[in-house]
Amino acid sequence: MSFMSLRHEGNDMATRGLEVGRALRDLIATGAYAPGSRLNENELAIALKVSRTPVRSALSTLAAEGLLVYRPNSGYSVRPFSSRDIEEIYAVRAELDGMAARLAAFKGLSDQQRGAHHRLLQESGELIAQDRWDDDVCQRWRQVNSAFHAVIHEAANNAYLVQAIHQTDEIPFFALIRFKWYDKEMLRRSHEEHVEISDAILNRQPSRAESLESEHVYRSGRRLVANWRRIEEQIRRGKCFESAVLSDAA
Amino acid sequence: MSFMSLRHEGNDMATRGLEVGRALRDLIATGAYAPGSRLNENELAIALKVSRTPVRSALSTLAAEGLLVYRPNSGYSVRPFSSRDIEEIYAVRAELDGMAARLAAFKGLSDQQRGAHHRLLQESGELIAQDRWDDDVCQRWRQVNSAFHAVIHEAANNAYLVQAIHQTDEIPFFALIRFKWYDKEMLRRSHEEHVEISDAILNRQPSRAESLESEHVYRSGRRLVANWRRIEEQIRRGKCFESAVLSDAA
DNA sequence: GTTGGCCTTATTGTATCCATTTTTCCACAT
DNA sequence: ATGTGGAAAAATGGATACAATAAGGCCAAC
Repeated sequence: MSFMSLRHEGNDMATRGLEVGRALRDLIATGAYAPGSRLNENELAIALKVSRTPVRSALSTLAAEGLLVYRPNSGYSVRPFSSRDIEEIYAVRAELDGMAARLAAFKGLSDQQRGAHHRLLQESGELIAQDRWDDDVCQRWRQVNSAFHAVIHEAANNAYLVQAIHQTDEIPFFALIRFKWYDKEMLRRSHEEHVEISDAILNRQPSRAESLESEHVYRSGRRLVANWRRIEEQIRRGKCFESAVLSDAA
Repeated sequence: MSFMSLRHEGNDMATRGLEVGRALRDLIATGAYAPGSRLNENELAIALKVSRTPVRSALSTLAAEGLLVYRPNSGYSVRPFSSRDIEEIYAVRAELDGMAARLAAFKGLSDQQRGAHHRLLQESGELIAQDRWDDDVCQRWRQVNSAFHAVIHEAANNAYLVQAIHQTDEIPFFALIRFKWYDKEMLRRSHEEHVEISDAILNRQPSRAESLESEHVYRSGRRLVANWRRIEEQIRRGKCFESAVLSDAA
């Protein structure tokens, strides 16, 4: 039987369910499925070389996380989102990240966190200093940016705050991944804001850290919303989702 | 075949999965399973008169929501939580509810919302005015309290804010449900705080509404944490979870 | 008497099967 | 030509069968 051989083909992992979940999340995040499109369980099962059971399990998890929407007897589809969604998300994020910065400044950073903090700030500075501006640099910047904020979240030392932040992180990431680059000016300002935030946290100024971080997130949100509105406009003019995104990003 | 008869026994609902999810949530919320206890899929399937498939689906959803924890090859168990968890949750809630109150005061209430607002405040006042203090009154107060805050959340008009609040609402509810009563003084103060908050929102004072609401939630959290610490202390002295809770609540 | 290892048992994880529902598409009538 | 009805196809929802892993108990050896 062919299906037996599949199970022993690549690995000997105990449970493939989690693996499938990650794979699905990647598929969606990287844009293999456009927002609103329906996910065929059979198709996914075949693509991932497992049966429908673990696929369905993963789908229900992703739906609970808000990445997918579920309609009884109609299955799962990628959650569509509008610039309105992004606006609302960033309003919440500004509050939550502000809180994280406040707590981080109040509680102080561990030596390890301070080390990571400095390293990331320096790398970020190097990235915007150089003239190259290709996909690699762009992706690297995204990583550094995420890591910078992650240190603050961690330093806030509140698991539920982190959870709430992660919850609201999926969709913006989802939207950002479709832009191939950022403009340099935007990143330079972002870096400067990071430096200021860092200063406030390291000098233990909670309320200054909070307002700076909050403003920083809010501004990022404004930029993303503006870009996304342009994409929506193109879609309204008849372009399909993918081509609208690509033409704006390329 | 007996299993066939079961499926046609009670209802003709299209999908039982959602139904099962709600039933499970109720079972956990009402304390049929203590925190930390493992959930046997077979047992649940038999109790709910369905096969393991919808049960597993519901379990994975509840796990994604944070009500259960999942360990590969060990299944699902009710998420244990400590007074530390409650502290962290209420810190986040103070921020989120404060934000909701700020937005509600900024955007203003619709006529319908204003009506519900007044009605709930009045009912809350009547509840604390009377001398009866049994389970019914207590449960009614919980409902009124929830509804009062729900109006504010709704008025904030931000779906992701509401989502984040709901996320952090499960565990406190979970903890509160185990107390059979509140002391009267605590509720009287709570009601007075509600009146003040209401005043700030209706008079369109965003920052006052925010700080009042934030303080209100923070105080509620302190009270719940204090009570929960007493329960933890009893458990540490050897009592099992249930008896510790009951002795404190009765 | 205690401890370590093995074997049985119970429970989870995955695959497949069947019923029900939705969707699609084509024929037919207006 | 277009809209509607209905039948066929496909996809989801749920049940069961089987495999794999973990848990617990029992026996033996020290």
